[in-house]
Amino acid sequence: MIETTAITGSIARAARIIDVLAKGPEGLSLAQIVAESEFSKTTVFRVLANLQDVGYVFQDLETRKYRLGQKLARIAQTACRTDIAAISKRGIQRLATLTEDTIFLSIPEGPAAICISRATGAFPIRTLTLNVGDTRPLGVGAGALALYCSMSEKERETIRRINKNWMADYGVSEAELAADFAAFQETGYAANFGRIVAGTSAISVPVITGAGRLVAAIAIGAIDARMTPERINTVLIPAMREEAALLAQRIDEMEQG
Amino acid sequence: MIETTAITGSIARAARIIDVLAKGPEGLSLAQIVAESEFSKTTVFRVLANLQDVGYVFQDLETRKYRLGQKLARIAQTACRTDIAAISKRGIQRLATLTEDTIFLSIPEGPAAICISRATGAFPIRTLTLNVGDTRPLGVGAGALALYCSMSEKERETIRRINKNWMADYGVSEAELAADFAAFQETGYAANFGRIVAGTSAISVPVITGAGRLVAAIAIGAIDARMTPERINTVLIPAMREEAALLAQRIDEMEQG
DNA sequence: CAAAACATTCCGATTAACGGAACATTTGAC
DNA sequence: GTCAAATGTTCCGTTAATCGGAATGTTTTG
Repeated sequence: MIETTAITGSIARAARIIDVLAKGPEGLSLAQIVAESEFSKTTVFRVLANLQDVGYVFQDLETRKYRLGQKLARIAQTACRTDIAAISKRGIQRLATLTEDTIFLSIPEGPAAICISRATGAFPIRTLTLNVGDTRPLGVGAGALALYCSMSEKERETIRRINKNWMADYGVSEAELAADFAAFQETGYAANFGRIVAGTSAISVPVITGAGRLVAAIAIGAIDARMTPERINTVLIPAMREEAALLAQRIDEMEQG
Repeated sequence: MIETTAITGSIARAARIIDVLAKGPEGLSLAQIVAESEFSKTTVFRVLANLQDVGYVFQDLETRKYRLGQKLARIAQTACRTDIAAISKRGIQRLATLTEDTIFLSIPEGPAAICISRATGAFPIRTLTLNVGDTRPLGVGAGALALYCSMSEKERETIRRINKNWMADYGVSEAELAADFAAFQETGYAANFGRIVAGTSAISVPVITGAGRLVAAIAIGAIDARMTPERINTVLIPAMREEAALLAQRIDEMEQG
C-alpha cells in the first residue's frame, strides 16, 4: 500500500493522524506521530490541539501521549446500527473450516465495497487478496461484483459513472463488467478468475434480507487449482448460499428486535 | 445545551457535521445537514466531500443522503480495547434497581471525566444531571471528584492547572476542591451535596483494578432528602463498593484473556 | 548537572477555506 | 409531459486559517 498521494486539506490531515493514532491504542507521543505521518511537528501539534477541542483525542496525564477518545466510539455506535461484522463472524468461520479456503465478507457503502470480515481455512496456500477495511469499487473483485450485480439498473449506472476512474485503476473496462454481469445473471454467483491477482480465483454470492435489502456479499478465494467447476457447484456455492440465508435471517432478527 | 460558541477551524466544522450525521443513522440530505449545522450550504458540501475522501462519510446511491461510514467504526474499535460501558451495564442496572436512584458511570480521559453509562431506578423523582457522553472537568461533580481524588498528587496538580478555567465555569474554587479532597480521604467516597444542581446530591466511589489502575467511578444521584448519612453509610456505599469491586474484576479478566 | 530529546509557542508568508451567487439537477404538482 | 420549487453543485474573489522554521520551554537521560 504505497499511498504517496500528497495530502491536502485539514480534514485529510486530521484523518491521517487519527489513522496513526488508531494503530497505537496505548497512546503515541508527538514525536512518534510526526514520524508516522508526513507532517511537520507544528502541523501535527496544531491538528492534535484541534482534535482535542472536539473530543476525538486526549492527552494522557502522566505519559503525555496522545490517544483516541470515547467520543469516536460513541459516534461509531450510532453510525452502524447493525454490527454485521460481529453477527457474521461465526458463519464466516464455519465456511472457512468447511472449505479450507479464505472467506471474505464485504458490504456496500456508496460506490464502494468494504471488506469487514475475513476468515482463513486450513489449506496451506492462502489467498489474502483483501484485508479487513480494504475498499474496492463496486464491480471489481468477486465480492464487490456480487454486490454490483445485485443492484438495480439505475444504481449500477450511477456506480459506473462515479467509479469510472477508480475502476480504470484496476484495469477493468465497462465491457468486462458487462460480461461479468451477464455471467452473474446466468449462474447466480459472481466469479473472478485471476483478474485481480493472477493464479487466484474467487466466487461470491450476495446476502439479501427478507425485505429484499442487499446487505453484504460472501466470497471465497482460493488458488485456481481449487476452483474447479465441479467443486464450485457441488460444494462451495451450496455452502455459501446456506450461510448467506442464515446471515440474512440473523440480520432481520436484529433489526426488528 | 446552548452551544453558540462560534466554531472556528476546519476540523471543528467537520466534527460538528459528523455529530449531526451521528443523530440520523438512516442518513441526512445536504439540506437537512445545513439546517442542523450553522454553516453555509457550500461549506457543508465541501466538508462532506472531504469526509467522503477519507472514508468517514458516504452518500447513499439511491437516496443521495449522507451517512457515516464503516471506517469510523473500525477506528473506534481499535481506540478502546475494553468496552467498559458494555461490561458495566448489568452492574449499573443492579444498583439502580436496588437503590431506586440514578446511577452514573464515568471514566477519566485526560483532564476530563466522561459519563459513559447511566441507569435509572424506580424512584419517581429522577436526577439526570449527566447524560451519557457529557464531560466534566475532573473534580467537579461526584463521579469526576472520585476520579480526581484517586489520582496521584502529581496528576492532581496537572489537572488543577489545565482545568483552571473550565472549573471556574462551574464555580468551583481550588479551596473547595481541596476541601472535597480532604473529605474523600476521610470517608473513602466523593460527595457533592447540591453544588452543581441545587436540591440534588450525589456520592461516588472509584473503580480500581487489581493492578491499581483507576478505570472509572460509580456515582449515585438523588434528591437531597434521600441522601441521609445513615442511608449513605448503611445502604449506598456498601452496595457501590461491591459493584465497583465486581466491575474491576471483570475488567481485569477482559484485559488478560 | 549538563546535554539531548522532546514538546510548545511565536511569527510572517502562503494557502486553502469561506460563503454568496450563479448554475444544474432532481423532485413534486398539475 | 411540463413547469415550478426545492435541492444539490460549481465558481470565484475575499478573508481567515494553516503552514513550517525558528525560538523557547520542558522533560528525560547519561
